[in-house]
Formats: sequence, C-alpha cells, structure tokens
Amino acid sequence: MVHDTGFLENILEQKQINITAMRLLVLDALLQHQHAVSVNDLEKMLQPVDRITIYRSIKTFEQRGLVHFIADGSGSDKFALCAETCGPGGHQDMHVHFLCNVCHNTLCLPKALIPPVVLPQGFYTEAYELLVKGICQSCAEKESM
Amino acid sequence: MVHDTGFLENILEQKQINITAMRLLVLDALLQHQHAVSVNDLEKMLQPVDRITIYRSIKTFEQRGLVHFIADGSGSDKFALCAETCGPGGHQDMHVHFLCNVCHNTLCLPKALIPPVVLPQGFYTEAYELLVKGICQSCAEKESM
DNA sequence: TTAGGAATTGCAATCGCATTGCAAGGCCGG
DNA sequence: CCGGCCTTGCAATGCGATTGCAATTCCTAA
Repeated sequence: MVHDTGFLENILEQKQINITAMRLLVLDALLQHQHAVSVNDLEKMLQPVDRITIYRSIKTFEQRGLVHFIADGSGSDKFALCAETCGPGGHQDMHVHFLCNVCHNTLCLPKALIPPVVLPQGFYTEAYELLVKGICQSCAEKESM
Repeated sequence: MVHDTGFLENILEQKQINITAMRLLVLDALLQHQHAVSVNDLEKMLQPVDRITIYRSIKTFEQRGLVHFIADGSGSDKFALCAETCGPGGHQDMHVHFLCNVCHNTLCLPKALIPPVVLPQGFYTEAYELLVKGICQSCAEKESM
C-alpha cells in the first residue's frame, strides 16, 4: 500500500463502507491511477487477491457512490473514483470521459462540462455521458518529440 | 422479408457488400426497427439462422459503413444503421444515442447535435459519442395517460 | 473473555456474449 | 464442367462477469 491507512479508512467511512483489509487494498490501488481501470488491471496489481473479491468490492463501492462505471467500448467495464457529491442515492458524474486512441487509457475530465443538448420534443433527460476519443495530453507530447 | 428485394440489394451494392440471402435477411430485419438492436434481437427475429452468421454479417456491415456499434452499457453490443455519409473509410455518426430507462431501447437521435466540448489543453478530439439516459417520447406518452 | 450472528471472502461452477478454426456449401469466372 | 474464393454452419473456445455455498473474519453483546 502506498497510501496511509488512516487516509484510506476516512474515505471509506465517509461513504459508509465497512472497513476491511481487502477494501483498503482495492481503494489504495484505485488511488494509484489517474485513469479508469478494469478489474483485470486491479487483479494484476493486487496479485494474490481473488478476482471475485475485487468485483464485489467495486460493486459495493459503486453502490455507495465511491466509484462509477465507465463504458468505453473496450469490452470490459472500467471504473474510476467519483466526485464527492456522489452517494448511495445516486451518481452525479455527468462529465466527459476521454479514451485515448494511442495509450488506450480512459480518463475522467470533470472540468470539461457538457453543454446542454436539445433533444426532440417529448424526450426527458435523466443522465448523460459523453465519451470523447482522441489523443490524450500525455501521448500528444510524446508524439511531438 | 417485409422489404422489396431490389431495394435491399441496392443498399448493399451502394456500400459494396456482396449480396447473399443471409445478408438480405439481416438487413431486412435491421430496417424493421426504429431503435438499435442486439444480435440476440436479430436471432429471435430470424429464427433458424445461425447466430454466428448474424455476427459476421453485422461485422461486415460495420466495416463497410452500413451500421455502427453503440455501447449503451447494457452488456451486449447494439448496432443501428448508419448515416449515408459513412463508408469503408470510417464512420461519421457522432450523434446522440438515447437509452430509455423505461423500455430499455436505445435509439439514434441524428438531429440532436452535440455542441462542441472544450477539452483541457493538449487533448485532441477524433470522435465522440453522447449517451443520454432518460425517458423516450413513446414511454413518456404512455406514462402521462 | 467468549459466544453468536452478520458481513465478508474464496473457491468452484456457471452464464452470456462474442470469437475462432475448420469443414462443407454456394457462387462465379474461365 | 472445373477450380478458387467467398460465405455459411457447427463445434469448440475465450473472456468477462455472476452466483451458490462453505469457510472465515469481524463485531457486538453478554
């Protein structure tokens, strides 16, 4: 673990998630990434930890509003830490997700707001998700060298 | 088949897709839906046709720019007919996809344009996809009765 | 401190979607 | 009619994810 245990426990407590050794490990691994990760990514990082435990930890995190799922069309689910305003009642991560065509990482761009979209008459919006594909900052820098 | 064979053949020819009996059946089934469909949907409609054939027909259609895939987070891939400007070179379906929380259908809203999104410095956009979740026109009407 | 119960974890099995390999069939040009 | 290519069908496989169940851990209460 690279993060302080107390720090991690605080995060779980704030979201009303029972503290367990496994969950601390999973959260610690999540915090080490700037980008969205898959269960496979976590499994590799956490070596002997059972895949199923990771799935269930993530599911619990999702239900309590600590992480949100991202469908980036890669075939496997990805997830990332939520904004602090998310909770058991629901998510409010209606921000941009960016999928880099070079490094294939998916990352959250919470600062890129999605402009309101005008839908045809009779449609009601409850949530939305914008997936932008292109070249991320990090890869763009490497290419220009 | 509910559509005229000549009509269907024209569509395939325009996209440079070889005409076969199976592909006419699949295309015919696709044209019967206003919303995006899954391979499962098609399999039910086309009864004795092998699932693998449907997968491969769709894949061919996708490569030739006749249909585009939609990831709506439902777990299974969906696809819908493309705009006419799509071709083997690539797709230009950067329109809104709407997932109804009531009937769970996904539909294309080509007329709802996506406003330009301002990304952080250093990010380059190549494509984007907006998935809006809510209540579709048809379900909204039923609920208000 | 200990007993009991709820929550969590691990293993095995299973499910669903999708893909691949390979052989058979159909189609077309020569 | 023959030969080759594209397409199709079946079987097997891969992979991500889920579920059932038993074992374990954790927490609380006596």
